[in-house]
Amino acid sequence: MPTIAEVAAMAGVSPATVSRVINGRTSVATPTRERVLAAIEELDYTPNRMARALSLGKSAAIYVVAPVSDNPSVAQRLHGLATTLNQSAFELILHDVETAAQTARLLSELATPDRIAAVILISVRPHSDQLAKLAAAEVPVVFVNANVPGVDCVFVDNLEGGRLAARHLLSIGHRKLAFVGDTEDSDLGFTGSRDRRIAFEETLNAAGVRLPDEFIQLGAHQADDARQATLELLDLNDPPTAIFAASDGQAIGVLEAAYSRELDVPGDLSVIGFDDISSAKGMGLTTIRQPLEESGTFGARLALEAVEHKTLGMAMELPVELIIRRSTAPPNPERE
Amino acid sequence: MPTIAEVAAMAGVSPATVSRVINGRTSVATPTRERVLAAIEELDYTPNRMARALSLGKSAAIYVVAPVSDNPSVAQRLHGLATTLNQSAFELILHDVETAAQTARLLSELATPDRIAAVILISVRPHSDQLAKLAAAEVPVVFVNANVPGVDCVFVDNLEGGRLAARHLLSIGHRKLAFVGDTEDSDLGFTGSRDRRIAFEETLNAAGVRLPDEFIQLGAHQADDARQATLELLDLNDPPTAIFAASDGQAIGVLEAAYSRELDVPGDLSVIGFDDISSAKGMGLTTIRQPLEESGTFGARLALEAVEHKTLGMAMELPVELIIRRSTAPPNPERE
DNA sequence: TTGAAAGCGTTACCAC
DNA sequence: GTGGTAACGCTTTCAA
Repeated sequence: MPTIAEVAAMAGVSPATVSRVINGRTSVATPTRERVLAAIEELDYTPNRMARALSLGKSAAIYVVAPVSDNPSVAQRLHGLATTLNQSAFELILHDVETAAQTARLLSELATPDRIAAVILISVRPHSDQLAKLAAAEVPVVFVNANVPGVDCVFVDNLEGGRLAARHLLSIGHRKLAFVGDTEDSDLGFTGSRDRRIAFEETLNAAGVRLPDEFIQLGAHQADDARQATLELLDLNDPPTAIFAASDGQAIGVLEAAYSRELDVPGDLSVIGFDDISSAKGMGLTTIRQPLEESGTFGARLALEAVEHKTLGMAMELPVELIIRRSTAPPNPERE
Repeated sequence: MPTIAEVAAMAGVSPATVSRVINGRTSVATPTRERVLAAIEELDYTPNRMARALSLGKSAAIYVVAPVSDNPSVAQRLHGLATTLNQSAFELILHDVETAAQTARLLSELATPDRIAAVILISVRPHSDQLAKLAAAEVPVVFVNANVPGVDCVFVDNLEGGRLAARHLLSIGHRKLAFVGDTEDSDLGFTGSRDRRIAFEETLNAAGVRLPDEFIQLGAHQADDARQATLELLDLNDPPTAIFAASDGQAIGVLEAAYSRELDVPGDLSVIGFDDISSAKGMGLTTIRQPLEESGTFGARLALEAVEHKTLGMAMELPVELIIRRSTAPPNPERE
């Protein structure tokens, strides 16, 4: 692999000059520049990023922390992120996390700008003391799918999403509604599930409908726990006629459970999810859509902005929208 | 951020000695080692990876190339990969590709061991001249979901998968079967779809069933094109009673199309997919399962092996399995 | 067992 | 405009 010195030798200039034409910082005489460019072309030279980072004291890598498997929606966000970052001069270093503790350990290790330009957290919200460490190191942090005041983030109004779900179900006549979501400690600090439930419940209450404790089922692992939770709901003496799942990943588990009990959806049970992951269409799942891929795109842009222009604290709210498909319908009179 | 020099100063030794204790290469006297360790602890020192890579002439980053959005299955493979790599000393640099041309350009740029330790390609199969370049640079390459002779790879027997699908459909009585898959040029060089179709067709033929040309629909974009393709199939004078989709992502499109025509699945149309992505359960999709997450795990292990022990050319075949759910059933007599 | 010093490929400061 | 050179943080001979 050719180095800057070889290019310099070939062009008959000093390495410093080659560096200048590469980075276009100071002015270089046109004929000189052309000779250098020719040499670069000839040798098929590409600057070594490590050496560059070392010399500059700045990395050109953006660290992305995400629970990749946790939820299909994360992959879509990641796609938006990766597509944008791949077009930039920055590399995307991916770290897949499963627990909040993992995230904590991880963040404390990489909190230095000479190793990493920025960190983007997808659907993860670490405790504020870890954030403080990153802030102290002046590493820009951006959250995708979390609203943290004073920090760059892109998020949706989960409360509004919860309301939309409640109103839809209420409007088609349901009065026995249940919620299946994340446990507070399983969710990597991510508060979306909780917010959705709160707004859901408030909207029900405002309509004079109660959300009894036994109709609130929280679990850690998306589809699997949701299936289990749903089975418990269905086994109640007076089971719900509709279920709001905090994510489409969980809605998948709800559907599985319903089908395993040979229930018809939406005949016997209406199901509404949250996210509108790509497979939601094929499942015919009614859901609250949020722009998934875009959230990644914007997250990447915010990070790039922050790295290049030191702009910080931008908050970006994306819209939520009710998408009605085949999994919700008025309740079966027999089951009311 | 502390450097090796500061640790050395604190421990009252030379940087060389600190380096030795970090890397455990040469012997260091126990008391010395302990002083160094204490200093490292005290200063909360972590070696700078860039500097290390530069000095060593070897990178500790593994490049992963994958069409993240293309297919939900890719995300699951990526998860296995990331989990394994994150536990190793290697960083995972993610590059999301959408076209074969992108992949080609990319690969030619990173073909040097001082910048990247290995490259793992998920569901992508570049032309052999690009591989040659990587091979020449002695960068280990591993394929996940592609079978390339002489190169590390983990794959499944797509032919067997195609056979399983055909036999299942045949065994429950279908005689009018269609195939929805990838176009040859859209598929990033990935030959899975083609292989599945070939074996599917051969198995049908062996049973005396023809797969007419108009029953073979190929498209580029997973669910969207598959939906369109299915609509065309359904509009035929004598439409198929069962569809084999080359991937679950495409099966989602097939289901959508069927529902949009108000057809009952499996009453009016049986659908079988390939992959068993996590949402397949919720969709009740009959499918040919392949170990997705494991493919990533093994891919990562092969890469690590190759980097550390120079072992090359390992081929790893994972099993396929028919998973019967609710989307397939004997054909409706009226439609036969 | 340990230290001094050169070198990895780049950038940036200071002269010319 | 351009070249020389120190510096970035680490590893690794070569001596001691």
